[in-house]
Amino acid sequence: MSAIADVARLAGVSKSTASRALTGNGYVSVAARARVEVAAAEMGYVPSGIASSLATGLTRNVGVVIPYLNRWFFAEVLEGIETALIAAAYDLTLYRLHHEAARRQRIFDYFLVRKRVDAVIAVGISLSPHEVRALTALGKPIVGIGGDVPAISTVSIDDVSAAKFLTAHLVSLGHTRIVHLGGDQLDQMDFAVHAKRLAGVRQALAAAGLSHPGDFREVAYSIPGGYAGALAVLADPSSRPTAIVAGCDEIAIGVILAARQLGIDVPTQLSVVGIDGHHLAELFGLTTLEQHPNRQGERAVELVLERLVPGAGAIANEQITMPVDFIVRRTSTAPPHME
Amino acid sequence: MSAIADVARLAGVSKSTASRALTGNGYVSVAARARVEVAAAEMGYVPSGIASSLATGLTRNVGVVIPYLNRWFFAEVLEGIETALIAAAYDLTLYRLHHEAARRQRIFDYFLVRKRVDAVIAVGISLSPHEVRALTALGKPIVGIGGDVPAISTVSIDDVSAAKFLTAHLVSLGHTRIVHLGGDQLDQMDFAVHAKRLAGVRQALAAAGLSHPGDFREVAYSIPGGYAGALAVLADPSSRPTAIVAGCDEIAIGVILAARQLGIDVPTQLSVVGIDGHHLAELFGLTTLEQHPNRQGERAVELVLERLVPGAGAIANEQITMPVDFIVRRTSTAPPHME
DNA sequence: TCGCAGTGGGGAACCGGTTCCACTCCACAA
DNA sequence: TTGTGGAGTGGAACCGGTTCCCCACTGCGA
Repeated sequence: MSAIADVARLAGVSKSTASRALTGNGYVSVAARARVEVAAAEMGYVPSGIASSLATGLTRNVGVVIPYLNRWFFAEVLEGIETALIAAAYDLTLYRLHHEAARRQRIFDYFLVRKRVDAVIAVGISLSPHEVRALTALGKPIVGIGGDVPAISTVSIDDVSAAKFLTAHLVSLGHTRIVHLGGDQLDQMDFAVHAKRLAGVRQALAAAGLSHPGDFREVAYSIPGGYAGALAVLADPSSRPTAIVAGCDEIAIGVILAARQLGIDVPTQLSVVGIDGHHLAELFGLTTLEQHPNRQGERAVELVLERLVPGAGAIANEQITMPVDFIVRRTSTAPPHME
Repeated sequence: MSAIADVARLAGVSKSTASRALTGNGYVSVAARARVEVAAAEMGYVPSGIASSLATGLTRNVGVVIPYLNRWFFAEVLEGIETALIAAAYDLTLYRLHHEAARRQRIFDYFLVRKRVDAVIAVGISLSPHEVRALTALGKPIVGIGGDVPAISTVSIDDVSAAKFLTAHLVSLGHTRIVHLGGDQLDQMDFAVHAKRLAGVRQALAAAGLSHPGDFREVAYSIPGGYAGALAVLADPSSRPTAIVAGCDEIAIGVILAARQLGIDVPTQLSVVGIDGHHLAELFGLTTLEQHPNRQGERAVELVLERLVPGAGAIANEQITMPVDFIVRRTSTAPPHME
């Protein structure tokens, strides 16, 4: 209700001086500033963000486009983004991207364009060239998380290397029959992460001369997905692998549960490694590569904010690769002796 | 860049007519409307939500205050809220409430008040009277999810009845030594949900004449929490309960894992029931009470939107109790015969 | 023929801030 | 003494829509 004009009147100054006193821009005498501050406090004055946005063209609001809220990686990333934005006094407007093309289109054409956000962070989404153009045409910073796209700035881990490293770890332990349980190769979410991880596994296998058919099985990216996939892969004792590289920790946990179910001991009869650093990894003693999604979210916010500081013209796009931590626990060891 | 004034010029009408044509308010001839629409399409005109908000006083934006993003219940609720808001063409601004008092205060005093939102949905938060006053003073609808607070509208399940029902289920199967593994009784998050569930368990035990010391153990609200708690509770075979009522499905799953670890068969030696309807419940064959958090989120949005329609003056607060579904799976059965 | 209601549309005020511009002091240097 | 420049301030324009108010025109009933 009470506008800055009321504050100005109470303080006995003009609107302009009141604004300058409260924002800190421009010259104001200490006396005038004090009077304005007292008046504002007295009236419980709260500036209208909307009006301020209209006048300055800055919304102090960042749009986050994300496909899932209830998956570990995405929830962690979102938490990191939120923490970093709040610390910088920015709001976060959430847009969940649906698979359905029409609703997806709507997010881009309707919501994001309406000048309600200063920048956009896209999490785990392969943006189409059309979508990238639509966003860059707005002149707003846009940062992707989960993969690298040349046209925009991105934050991600090196998925190929990660999978390669884990596979090499198993190879170095002596495993020769290694199977990868990973996600849908055609999934357009996720910057083709699934395909990259498979490629990493295959590179490591090829380097060790261990390439073989049946080195990959597609499963749902979840504990039940890993469970179901492992039941199938481990069913036949004669052809059973001695180690499994899971596409993510949840798949790995599903594998461990399935192995228990089948009476296969982990790790003496089966080694399992994952990628993520999921909260449950420790409980299951899972060897994994931690990727700290919340740090990725925070880093993405840094990139955005750098590009939002007034003076700094256009900053070139950056493709940032985040470090990972290899945590060896109890699920990976040497394979059993040949029977 | 292109404002409505440009559209009006191109269409050869005044700003007012262009606005009327595009918003549908007021009289516009079909010819004028058509010309405006063509001009807008041609210029790729997108209205500035900010300017529109300033003029109308409506932001088409709802603030959601939530303490966790990476917990199942909260992620599900958020997904339901998001879906319902997008469908109604509303934006969703996310505020994560930190435990830390200062940051919590900041959310309320700084972010929520700045006229950026039309309404607030608070998920799993016991609002202090001061906070409720601060919000209602804004004259904005405010709806809580996860508990009932007389001063505001709320959506929740009946936690006391839920816990009572599950306990009675175990009693009816013949169990006499039942233990509840639940959350921190003093947790101010969550509308004292933990305390309500314990109360429900105790009511059922008392009704069956089965009250006994050691009927409750506090654990972290997670799979590792349930695991650790169960290891302790199940350690001594002589005093071991025959059934456990878990405060949530994740605790229940932790209990199942701990039982397996200890060589205790579920359900022949130990029955376990949960509350939630977690994604993993099916994989573990868990008997549970599904509470459909996404529906709670959607319902909360309905309450908010009802209170936001222009004509409808003040609508009285409502305390809505959502139905739950009892799903009997494989983890609950009769207790073993006395040895 | 006059009056009135209903359409249609333009001008201007308005939402609540920010900022440009012009102007006044006043100190200090030339 | 005049000039210069920076501090400090108020008035007014502006951001980009929406909406109030008023006027014009048409058609219809009295």
